[in-house]
Amino acid sequence: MTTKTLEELEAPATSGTQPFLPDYLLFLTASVSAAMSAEFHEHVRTRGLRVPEWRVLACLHDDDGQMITRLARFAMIEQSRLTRIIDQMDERGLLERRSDKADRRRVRIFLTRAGARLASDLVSEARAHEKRLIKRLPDGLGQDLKATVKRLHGVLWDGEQD
Amino acid sequence: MTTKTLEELEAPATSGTQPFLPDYLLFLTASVSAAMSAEFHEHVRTRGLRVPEWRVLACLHDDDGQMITRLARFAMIEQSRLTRIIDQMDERGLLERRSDKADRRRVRIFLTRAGARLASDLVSEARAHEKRLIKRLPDGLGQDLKATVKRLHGVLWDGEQD
DNA sequence: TATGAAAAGATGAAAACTCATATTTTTATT
DNA sequence: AATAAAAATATGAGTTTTCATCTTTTCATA
Repeated sequence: MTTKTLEELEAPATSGTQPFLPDYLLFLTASVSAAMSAEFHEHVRTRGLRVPEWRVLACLHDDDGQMITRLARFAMIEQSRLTRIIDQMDERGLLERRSDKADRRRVRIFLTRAGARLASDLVSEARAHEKRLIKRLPDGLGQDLKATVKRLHGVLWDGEQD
Repeated sequence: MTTKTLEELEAPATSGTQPFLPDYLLFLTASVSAAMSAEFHEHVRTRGLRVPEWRVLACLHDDDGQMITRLARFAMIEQSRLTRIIDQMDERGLLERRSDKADRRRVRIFLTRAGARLASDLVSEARAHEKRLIKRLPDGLGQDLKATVKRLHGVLWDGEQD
């Protein structure tokens, strides 16, 4: 630890111009995303899952039997990490691997009965939480945001395969 | 690796109801945030920084001399992790610690000259990138999103201290 | 003014993550 | 058909990240 103890009232080394972050789209979006998610992510941990595991369950809930690569893209998890997360969820009996007979490179992931139940529960809870969250926000802010990100998600995922 | 090779055309274990994720606010927001940021984050790595380090630089660019706790909240980095990231950035000569004379528990972080230069460069590049990004999107989608997340950021950060 | 609670940072140890690369299988080319 | 290139997944090893906890300092209050 090399902490200087100087006083040195220097000229405010800070941006003499306009602050950057309060007007920077990517920061605002990431920050809002994190802030909105914090509460439910906490709940997810309560349920004994980490966030990426919850994402995997949610993806499979919508579309069981996806291949790992696609799951990784959708759940925003790097492939080799997802492989290991799936190992663990497999050991826990939440899902299972089945190789794809049409293309034997592929491994398709299926929820077990227990995994499907947990996924359904959490999805219900997430829906309920979203309602509450939006209700807490002023005006139609929640709806506005949802409409906008829905359009954007469509746009940004165009040209994406499978 | 225990990959079953069964066929078993079971009933689609998948949600017989409506898909969840394409209508889930938190997922859509996180996904859009990640997709929009991917490109610039790649650039940041090109510049030899990891994303959290870039966030720290940007925060300090706007407000030099912040304490670690506040920096952590703003940059969305867990405190003990930030402590170590700051260790590294200190070693690299990008910033330095100075203890706060008024409250000696606090450590305030200041950009060095080199750090300030790098921060300024990246902020310029980020501004330019944002312009290009928004231009690429249909209509006023970018502006819409920005207006909305700006409001939300204000709302969600109310009651936040310092 | 003691004393206990709270706040700010730092740190050890375990778990998680990343990066590059290996393996297997499929696709495209000659 | 042989061969090279690409795609899907797995894995080793090194680095990060996390979680709980420790220390130091300040604050509240009896």
